[in-house]
Amino acid sequence: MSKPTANPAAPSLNTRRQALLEIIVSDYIETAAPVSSQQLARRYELRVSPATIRNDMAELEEMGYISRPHTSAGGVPSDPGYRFYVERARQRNRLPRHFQERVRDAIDFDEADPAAWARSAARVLASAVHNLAIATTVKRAVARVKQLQIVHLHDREALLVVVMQDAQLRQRIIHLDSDTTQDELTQIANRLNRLIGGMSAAELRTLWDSGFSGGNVIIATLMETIRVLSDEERRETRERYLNGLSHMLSQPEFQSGKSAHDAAEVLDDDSITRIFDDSPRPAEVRVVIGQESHEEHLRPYSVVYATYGAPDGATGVIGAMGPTRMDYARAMSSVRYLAAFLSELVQALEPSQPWQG
Amino acid sequence: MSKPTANPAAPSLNTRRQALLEIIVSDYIETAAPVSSQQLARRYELRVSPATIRNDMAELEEMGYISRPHTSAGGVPSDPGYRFYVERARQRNRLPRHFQERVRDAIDFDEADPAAWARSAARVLASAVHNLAIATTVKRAVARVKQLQIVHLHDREALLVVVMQDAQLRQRIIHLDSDTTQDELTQIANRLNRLIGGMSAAELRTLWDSGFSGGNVIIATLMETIRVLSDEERRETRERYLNGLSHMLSQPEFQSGKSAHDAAEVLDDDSITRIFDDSPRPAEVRVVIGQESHEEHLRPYSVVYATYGAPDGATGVIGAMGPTRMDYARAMSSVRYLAAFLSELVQALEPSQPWQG
DNA sequence: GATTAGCAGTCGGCTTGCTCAAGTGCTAAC
DNA sequence: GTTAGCACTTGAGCAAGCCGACTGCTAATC
Repeated sequence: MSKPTANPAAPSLNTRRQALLEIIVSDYIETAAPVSSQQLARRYELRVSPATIRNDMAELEEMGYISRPHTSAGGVPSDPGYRFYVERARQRNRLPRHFQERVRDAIDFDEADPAAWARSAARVLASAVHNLAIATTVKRAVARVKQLQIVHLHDREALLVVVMQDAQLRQRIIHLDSDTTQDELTQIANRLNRLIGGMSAAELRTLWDSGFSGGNVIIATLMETIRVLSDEERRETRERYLNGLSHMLSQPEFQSGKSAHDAAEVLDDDSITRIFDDSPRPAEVRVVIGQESHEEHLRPYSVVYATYGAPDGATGVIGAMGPTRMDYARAMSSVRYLAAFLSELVQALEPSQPWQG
Repeated sequence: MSKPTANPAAPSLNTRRQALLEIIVSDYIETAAPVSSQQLARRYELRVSPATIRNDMAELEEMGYISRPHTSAGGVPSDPGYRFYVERARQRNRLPRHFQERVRDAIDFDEADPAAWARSAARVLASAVHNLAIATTVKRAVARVKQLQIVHLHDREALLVVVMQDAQLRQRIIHLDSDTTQDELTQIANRLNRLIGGMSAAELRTLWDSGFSGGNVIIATLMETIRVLSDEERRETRERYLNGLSHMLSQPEFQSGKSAHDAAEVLDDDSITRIFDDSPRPAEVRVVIGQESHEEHLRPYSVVYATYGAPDGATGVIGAMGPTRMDYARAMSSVRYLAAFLSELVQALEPSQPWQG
């Protein structure tokens, strides 16, 4: 091929065929019907006849970008075709109308509740992309204790509340070995606060191994519990919030063929969360298209997602899921915007230094 | 009718027809296929011929307990038929095998996190009834503050954490009007703790109206924020956890006819939570069958639910949702057991007296 | 060599007509 | 009140046939 092609994903496509492929994908995304050469010639100013388009489409099929439901049918993008489209659309910004206002209306910073933010973000995203949206709460690679509090419940039970550096709360019941008053518990908490503030689970373990508790049973119990609570490795995955399943199910693929049951299984199963675990670096919007996914259950779908949060700090993931025929341009823009928006909120909760008393 | 009938819901049914109706409903629940007179005669020891059964079924249809999909088809229970069955089945205990062990394995008291309990409970219930399960967190009619904590974040922002009497946590960012150290914040928190511990939102308002803050801006801000956080009226409804949508969608009604999209709409919409708002008194298992529901979207489904929690204390709701042809006996038993189990956990978090320092 | 017109051929979707099995309603007998 | 027997209804399943949409191919044209 004499002309060098801009996109490495489409090494041997001349410019016209690249343009054609893009049109085919975007038309199919819009109409959900196999696109035929005649329609293409009619609806777009291609300056070539349907016959030429047919020749080009034969070539695109040969190269795996599109496929046909049956011999005498129009073209339908295959996963590589969508991939081509996605890489081309990365630069473009296609935020839905009034999306920014809707985001600002839905998400309230002062709530100070990352879970509530995630919930609202999922709702806004779902209605923007007309598909399922998922947002997780934030979680940091290395969690540090900020402050702890012990609340006496009754008899020999107390509630340990640990505030982590990213303003996350964790709690657990502790059983006391002797009757202890709230005042005593408060004193213990104050002492421990001075000592372990800013520590990670690993550092707590080191302290623990140095025989620090000195035989005091309550302190020993507390230390162990705090260590467990702050140990990210042991914690279950981030909490996830879903919204917009009905939007997704109203997509035409679910009227004919695609099984809603399989989609529901993706939710009951934890496929999406596992996809999210391999989170991209901030500001990157990742797109997993159909068969590209490592998750069996997710193969019939595409996921567009991004990490939000503070660099080297607490991060969460927000994304949209739908049939492979989804509006990638819109989804990528919306996810990018929301991730940036949530990042701002989360960063405002971060301490300005690693630790400050 | 000479013989008085036990059940007021079936005033003019003789004993044999009551028994027949019960068999029809339970057979249909099991097989999901219209039940015919022959099959009834064959599979159950009825000691009457199919012709007699047909006559009885004609009567049952006349009275609205069953209906027929078409002229020459077997009988299908209608909502009043299910209602009859449910009232008869109330007494019976039909816990799924090993259900109690599964519950105990799934729900960890020491987690001390009512949200985690609700999540696990929903999962267990869903797999037991093969349908969708919903559990909400607890919420009390009158919330009382137990203890508060103020954590300095950075510059002029701090995180206010309020522990409520039922061990629920609430949080909000507060903006300080001047640079304040963590020590100062801790002192303020300690002072306020002594003062407002055990107070409800209403009592806080009274205190506030008495001009208590004395012009101190931080205290004024805190008081107002605490009041908002503890005011149940303003809080959004209980948080809900769902599980088992795929179980529900694998029920035969969704293979043919029933729309998965409508079911998903029930989730995105908040119909179930609204049903739950009218919660039964503890220990009562409520069953809403199809058209009985006030919620438009819920009409094609049935919901079995119960309140759990402490009497006059924090309460939540747990329930199962499925097509009207659901295994009511099993669902009622499972819900009853889970509600009792969760109640124990929640009550263990309750203070033994209205307030204890 | 690329593009185009024309045309035969293919295929899915839809309708029609048919049969079959299941199950009822009715009537008359017990 | 119960039962046997029989005519009748209905949906499901299947095959045939038609229609429209669209392609692939060939030969002519730019």
